[in-house]
Amino acid sequence: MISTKARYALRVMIDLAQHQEDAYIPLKDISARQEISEKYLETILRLLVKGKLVKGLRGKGGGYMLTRKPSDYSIGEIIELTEGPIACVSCRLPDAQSCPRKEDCITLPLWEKYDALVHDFFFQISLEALIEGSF
Amino acid sequence: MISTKARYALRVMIDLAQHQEDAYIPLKDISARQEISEKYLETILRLLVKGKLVKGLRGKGGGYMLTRKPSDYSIGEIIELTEGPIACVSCRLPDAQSCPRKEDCITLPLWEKYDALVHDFFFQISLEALIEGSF
DNA sequence: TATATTCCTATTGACTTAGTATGTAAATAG
DNA sequence: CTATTTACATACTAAGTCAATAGGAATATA
Repeated sequence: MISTKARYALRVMIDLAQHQEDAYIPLKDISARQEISEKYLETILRLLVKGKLVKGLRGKGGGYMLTRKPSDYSIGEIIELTEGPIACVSCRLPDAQSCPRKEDCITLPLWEKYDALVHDFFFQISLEALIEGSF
Repeated sequence: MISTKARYALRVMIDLAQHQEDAYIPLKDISARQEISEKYLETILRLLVKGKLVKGLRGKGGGYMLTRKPSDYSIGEIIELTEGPIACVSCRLPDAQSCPRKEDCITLPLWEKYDALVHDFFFQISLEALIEGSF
């Protein structure tokens, strides 16, 4: 399941995209609009800043701002940044140890195909498309 | 992520399909072939029996047996039986309370489309197809 | 009656998740 | 240069989930 953190992150990105101007947008505003606690949003925005999806500025007049155009973000990267790599089974995670059954595992091709499907779905949709509803 | 329980359940179903004869197959055999502890397999097989995907017989000569032909099982029903309904976000679970943001939630269509994709994928593949590799 | 087998209830330990508390650093305004 | 506003950082907690085990009861066959 997509975690709350990733879902909130998406809403934050949408919020920032929809209030894009020259000014930085303070966390307080996002929190008020999205009805998510400031404290929890902080942890999410820290991830987004660390991953360079948004930039933050401190002090008066500070806040957050997108680093790219909404059309240049994929939904997939936002999800992966906040909750780690998308993989349907543990043996397909990047850091998984090689499975001894790998060679004749009947289910492996199923998981591979599923992962590809999911990956394609999320990485082919842009933040802009999500907002426009054109996907 | 697909849980271990569901993955094991799939392997059990495959094992039963591959050793289909007139006789019941004891858990011990499945455990040995699949290298999964008997105790843990018990809990999984109990679910499968409860869901009528397999039938069990106690006592000497007992064991487990499929109730249908492998072509009459979908992968989706095996997964859903063992780990509950497939839904990518909590607000789309069958017993979820109606979300107040539902009407103008920009992300909802995304989750709906994703759920449909995943559902179709798993429910359109049969156990037989999985074993044959024809999916 | 002895044995093999499934069925049932409860429990454990490790891990993850959502969310909070408390404090530090930096930018601007006056 | 001081106060205020804001982001940044670390640590913690409580609840829940997951994988796995323990110990026994029921049932079928020989």
